[in-house]
Amino acid sequence: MHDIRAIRENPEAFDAGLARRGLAPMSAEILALDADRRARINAAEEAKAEQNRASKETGAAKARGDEAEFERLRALIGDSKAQIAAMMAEAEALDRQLNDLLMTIPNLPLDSVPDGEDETDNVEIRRWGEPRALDFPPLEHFDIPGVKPGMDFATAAKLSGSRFVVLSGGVARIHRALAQFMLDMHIDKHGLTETWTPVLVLSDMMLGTGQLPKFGEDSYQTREGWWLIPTAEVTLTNTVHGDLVEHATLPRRMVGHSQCFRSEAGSAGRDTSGMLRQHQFEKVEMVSITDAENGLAEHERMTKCAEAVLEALGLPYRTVALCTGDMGFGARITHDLEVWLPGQDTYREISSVSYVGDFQARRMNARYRPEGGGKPEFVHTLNGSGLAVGRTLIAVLENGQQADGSVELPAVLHPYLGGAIRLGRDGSLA
RNA sequence: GGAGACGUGGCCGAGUGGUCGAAGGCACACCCCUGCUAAGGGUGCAGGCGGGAAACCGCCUCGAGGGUUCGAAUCCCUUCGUCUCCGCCA
Repeated sequence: MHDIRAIRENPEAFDAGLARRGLAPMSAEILALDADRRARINAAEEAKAEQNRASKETGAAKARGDEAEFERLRALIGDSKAQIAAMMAEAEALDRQLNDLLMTIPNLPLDSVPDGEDETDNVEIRRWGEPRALDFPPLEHFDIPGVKPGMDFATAAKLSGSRFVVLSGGVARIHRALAQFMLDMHIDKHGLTETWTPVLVLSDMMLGTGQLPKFGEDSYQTREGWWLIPTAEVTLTNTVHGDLVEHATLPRRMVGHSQCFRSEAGSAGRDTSGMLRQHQFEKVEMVSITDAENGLAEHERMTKCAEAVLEALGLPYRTVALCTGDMGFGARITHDLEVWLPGQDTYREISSVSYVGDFQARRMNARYRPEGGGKPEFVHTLNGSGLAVGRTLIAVLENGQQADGSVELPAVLHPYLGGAIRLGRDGSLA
């Protein structure tokens, strides 16, 4: 959420930021609403202050036994009560209206973010690794002979419909190994704190991280009102929801492995083959809570943490700076990692690392007391995949595929696979 | 699921109708003393919103929502959460 004071102080900058996102100016509408709101608050509060004074006098009259004066004041207050209540209600309604409007406006990009309309305007920052030269036509993951026995979309469709998968045997174990490997790496080498969270959350949490109120149709909600998290960003970030934390506890660096649930509304027909885009998938997610000063540096650090996983697995990738038109709702700057998928002969997103600034913190009311005391300030939040497990599985399978239909597996995974080094053509680990 | 207790400031914890936004302690900030792996003394210190150049003033907030009352942290109702006991259960 945006700071109304910042908009008031510099409406041009606000509108310019929106324009970079391809949005029409909004400051005039916002400031008009804000002015109206403040006028009403003022009027209501003055009336209320008057009533409070009268009430005190009433008490004083009662105390000294002046019944006539007591009754006179009592009647006076009684008369104005409904009117003041109405004024307060009006002021509150406008306050809510402004708040509701602000909740729907996306974060503004940093100056360093490249301008652009869609993913074609994203800017490659760096590239790591060389796609392996193959002397056979590479297959997509679901067509690799060694993968087929352990990746069953038909059975999943029977169980749950489209965009689900049943993994079994060697493939299932590689999938699990990947999640464990990523967690261990972030915990042991990157110093993140392992954090396990619920996958069902209250609406307030979805509002806090920005999935609501605008993107409710992208997620699932239970009859009881809980939401299934589309990413552990929601739970990890909201761990500080409503809190005033000690500055000494920052930065808080968390990593969690969770199921993620997405309705994929609006992506009908896209990536329908294979397990690239599922309603349910696993992700190892990183979240950092920092102070205002260290947020941007943390973004670099987090990006490197994600890159380190791909490098350890020997998967070629490129790091891309998302342009203004391709960034998510809450981000001020986002770096995507795209992994090489030989079966698709292209790089595909496998991680997205975003610096959110205080945008989510305002929604969550999450603050810290600055060093040396003083007024609380909003924390800054960051989130990044480290990595999407299902997509990493795809990448490992496609990049490791051999001419004979087996798959060579990255050395760092061997200890997690009981020493196995390949997925055989028959789908078993060996 | 049944019964009971509780939910107060960054934290702990008093407070049962007005002078309470709230004692005391801890933490924190500044100052003094002292001197070294520590202590003592003093002062300050809830948050949000609105007004004001500022000093400062006002409004709201004692889990949340509603009610009673001239007046509610305090009484009533609803609701959420936590804890304890019982039941059940991975």
